[in-house]
Amino acid sequence: MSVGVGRLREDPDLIRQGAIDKGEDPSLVDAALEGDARRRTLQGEGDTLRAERNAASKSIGETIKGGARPDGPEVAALRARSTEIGERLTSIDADLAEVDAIVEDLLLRIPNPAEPDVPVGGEDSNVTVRTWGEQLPHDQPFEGEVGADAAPGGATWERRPHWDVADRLGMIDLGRGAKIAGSGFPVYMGAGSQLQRALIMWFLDVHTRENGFTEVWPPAVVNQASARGTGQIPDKEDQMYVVTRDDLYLVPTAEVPVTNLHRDEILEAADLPIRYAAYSPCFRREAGAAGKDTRGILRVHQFDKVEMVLFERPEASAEALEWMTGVAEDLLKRLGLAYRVLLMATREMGFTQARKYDLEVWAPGVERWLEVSSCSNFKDFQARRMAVRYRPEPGAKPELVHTLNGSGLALPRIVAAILETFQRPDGSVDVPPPLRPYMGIDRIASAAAGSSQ
RNA sequence: GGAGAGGUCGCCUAGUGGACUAUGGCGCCGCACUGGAAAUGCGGUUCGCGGCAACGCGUCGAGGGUUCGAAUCCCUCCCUCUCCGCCA
Repeated sequence: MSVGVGRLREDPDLIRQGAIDKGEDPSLVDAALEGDARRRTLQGEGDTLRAERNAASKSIGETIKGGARPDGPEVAALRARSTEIGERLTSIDADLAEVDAIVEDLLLRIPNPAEPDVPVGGEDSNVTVRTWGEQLPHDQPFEGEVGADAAPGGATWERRPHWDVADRLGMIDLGRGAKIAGSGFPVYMGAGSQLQRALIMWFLDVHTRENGFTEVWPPAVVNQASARGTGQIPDKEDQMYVVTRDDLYLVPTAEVPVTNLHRDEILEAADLPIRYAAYSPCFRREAGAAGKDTRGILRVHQFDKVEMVLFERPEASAEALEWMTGVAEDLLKRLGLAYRVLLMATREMGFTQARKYDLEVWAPGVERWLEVSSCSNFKDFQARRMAVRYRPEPGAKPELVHTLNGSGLALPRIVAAILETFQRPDGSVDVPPPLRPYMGIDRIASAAAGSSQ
């Protein structure tokens, strides 16, 4: 794998401005270019010396074959010449290795510039592209369904937050999760567990049956090369759990193993686009996130997600991002969850993305928008790191592919939105119609035995 | 985890220090022949870096080492296969 300096040399100003827009250090670009110039000089010198040494060594062989004594003066002179070149080469190679390592490190820290029409700025600069569905209020007129929690006087009822609903229905046990693993490792039980399973299966079935995705069930750990390939290293290294004993990383998203499927490969143009849909558990340390949006299952260390990963021809990637975002939106529509689509501003984007849409669902219990999907075009940024190329025509030179990925979808906040959107005054929760065949029930109405504390 | 056998260009394969400038076949691309095709023949066909180019350099799982010179010898690691052990 080689990160490559090509994108810098093509248009350094673009890369520099891209770094500034994302709040990163633009001087890395100049340092990398400077290092690269020195690297090329050294390589030129080294290559020339190597050519001389190759010729000298070859002539030794020919001289001996020609009848000269291997230990004679003629051969000794050639040998000395070759040795001398070798010594100079050793010195140059050492310098080259040093410069290479420096440039490589710099390149890994230069972010992918955003596309020109992406708004520059932070959270306030995000643009709401569209919204769908009704943004239900927290309070709602009581509709006459009488249950244990019926509002007095029948005036209004209040939607409970999802953690309350989940607890009452015995679906999620945070306390026992904390006991057996730690805070942020929820245990799903009874209908909660069934709902997880139903969501995962339905998502995968829609992707594979309706949208042409190939299903992938990847490893839950990856090696360092994979983590580097998709850009988690060095940018998000602190986010990942590390199995130090075996030098493995717990996957923060299926994006990492699935995108790396084609690392160091040359794909045929006829095989593109490649569309993968993969379920995986996702592990995130969320260091420093304590106290913010962490109530219930909104931010946890282990969650479940179905991820979409695309390999596209460069000219098709922009349209593919719109398509993939639409696929994720369609899932939300069919679940009946109100959502909005945001075009993320430069500083809200990750290190690796050129364009990113976030999908947020409305959670009426807590009256907040919750991010459930992030759909991004990486263009050739990941492909360059991973050396994923394709042949535009048979026999043509390989070119970098474009990679994209998007959640389709992440589970915890979908569960939260379902529990808050479809809860009823009597405390039960309607199962969204697409999930009913998978759950075998239309409504979640009571706690499973032994699940309350 | 232990013992053994392996890893060469998309696939198969030859290669045990200098003629390796890495064989040969399959596949693929081009050309010829054909009404068109098949068959056949001829040529091409790893990938990367540097260079306007000619060309040069690197690349035989990865990284070190020995040597004037390494696909070839040595060391470490990774992976695959077989047998044993363990095991959902």
